[in-house]
Amino acid sequence: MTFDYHYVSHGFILDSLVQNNYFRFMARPKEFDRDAALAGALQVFWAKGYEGASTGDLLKGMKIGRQSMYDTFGDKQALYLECLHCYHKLDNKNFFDHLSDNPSPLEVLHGFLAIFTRRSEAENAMGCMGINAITAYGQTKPEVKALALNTAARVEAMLARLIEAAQKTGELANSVDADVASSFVYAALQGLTVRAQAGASRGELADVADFTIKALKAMR
Amino acid sequence: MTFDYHYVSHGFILDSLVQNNYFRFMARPKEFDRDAALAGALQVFWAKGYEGASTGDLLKGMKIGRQSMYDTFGDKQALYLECLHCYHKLDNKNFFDHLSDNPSPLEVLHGFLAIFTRRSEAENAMGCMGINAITAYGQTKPEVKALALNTAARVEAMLARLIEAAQKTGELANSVDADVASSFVYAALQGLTVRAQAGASRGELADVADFTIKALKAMR
DNA sequence: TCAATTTTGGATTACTCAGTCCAAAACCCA
DNA sequence: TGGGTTTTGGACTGAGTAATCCAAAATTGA
Repeated sequence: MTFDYHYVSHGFILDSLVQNNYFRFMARPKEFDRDAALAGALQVFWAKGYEGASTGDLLKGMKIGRQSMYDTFGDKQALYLECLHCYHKLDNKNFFDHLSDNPSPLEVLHGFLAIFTRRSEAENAMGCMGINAITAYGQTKPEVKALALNTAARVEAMLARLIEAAQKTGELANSVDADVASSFVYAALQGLTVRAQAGASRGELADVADFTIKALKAMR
Repeated sequence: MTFDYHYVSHGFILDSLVQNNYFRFMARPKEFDRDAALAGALQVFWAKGYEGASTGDLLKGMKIGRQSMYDTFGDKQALYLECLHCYHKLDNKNFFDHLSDNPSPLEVLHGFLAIFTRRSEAENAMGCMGINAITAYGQTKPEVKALALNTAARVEAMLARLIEAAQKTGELANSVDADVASSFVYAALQGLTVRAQAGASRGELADVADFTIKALKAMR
C-alpha cells in the first residue's frame, strides 16, 4: 500500500486511518517537508525549464534524496506538472490578495499592470512560469495547454468583475464591453511579462502600464 | 583553410578566389542549398525548441547528412542562433512588407495586431520563435537576450514611425507620445502572440486587436 | 583516364540523462 | 531492547544525446 503524502500532509487520510487503528506499526516519518521540496522544485523548473532542469539540479533545489523524490512525486513529468499547478495557484492567490478593499478598481488594475516596475530585474527575467510553459511545451504537453486555458478563463473572469466594478464607480464608461476589456487587459499583462523578460527598461514598463489604464479610461 | 559558405552563397569570397585562380582544383560542390537547409532547421527549432530538437530531427528537417550539417553550420548551438537570426530577419521583413502604400497608418497597425485572426490554429500554436527563445533561453543564452533587445529597439522604432504618420493624417491625437504608444502596441502584439499560442479563440483575438486600435484613437 | 579534393553518411565515442535497485540507517511501538 | 516498517542515498542501468572519425562516392581540371 502506498500513501499520497499530499493528502497526508493535509491531514485527511492519515487521521482516519490512525483512528481506525489501521497501522499496527508507525514507521520512520519523512524527514523533509513536502511543500518545501515542491517549492524548491518549482524554483528550479521556473528558472531552467523542463528539459533544462536535470534531476541533479532538482534534488539540490529540493534538498532531498533521489529516491525520496521518486517515491513522493512520481517522475519528473508529474513533478513538473504539480509545480505548474502550484505556480498557477500561487499566482492566482497573489491576484486575489491585491483585490482587498481598494475603493478604486482601476487602481487595482493598474497595480497588476505595474507589477513589473516593483519587481527586481532578476525576477522580471524569470518571467511567468505559465507563459514559459506554454511557449515551450504548449504544443507537446496537453496538460500544459489545458492548464493554461483553465487559468486564462479564471483570470479573465476576475478581470471582467474588476472592470464591471470600475463601471459602477464611474471610472470606466458603461459602453465598454467588460469581457473584451478584460481580454485586452489580460493580453497587455502577458505582453508586459514578455517585454519585462526580454529586458525592457523599468521606465518603458511603467509607461505602458500607465498608458493602458489611460486608454481604458478614454474608451467610450 | 575553411570557407564560410554563408558568404559563398552570397557570392563574395568565392568569386574573388576563383578570379585569382586560387583554386587549382574544383572539388565536388555541395549537393544541397544552404538556405533551404537553414529554413528546414528553423522550422524544427521553432516547433520543438532547442533542447527538444535532436540532431536526428534537425537532419530530417534539413534533408542533409550529419557531417554536412557540422561542416556547414558548426555545432547545434551555432545552428540555432543562426536560425534565430534568420527568423528575426524574416519577421522584420514581413512587417516592412505590410507598410506598403496604405494611406491609413492606423490600418497598418491594425493589420499587425489582427494577424492572428488570419493565421491557422497550428501557426498560432507555434507562437513567435523570438518569444519562445526569450522565455526559454533568455537567461541562459546571452546571445538570445542581445538579439531580443536589438529586435525590440528596431520594431519599436518602426511602430513609432507609424504612429507619427497616423498623427500626421489626423488619425491619432498629437498629444499622444509616439514612443510610449509604440511600446504599448508592441506589448499588445507580444501579448496577443502568447494569448494565441495559449489557445485563445479567434473571436477574442480579433476583439483585442480592435479594442487596442480603438483605445489608441480615443487617447488624447 | 587520372590525380586531387570535397561531400557524404554510417559507425563510433564519450557523455548525460531519467529512473531503478538495494542495503543500511532511522524510527515507531511493544 | 528488538521486531517491523519506511526512508534514504549511493551504485547501477539502459536509453538517448551531441559530436567525431573514416572510408567510399562524387566531381573537377588536366
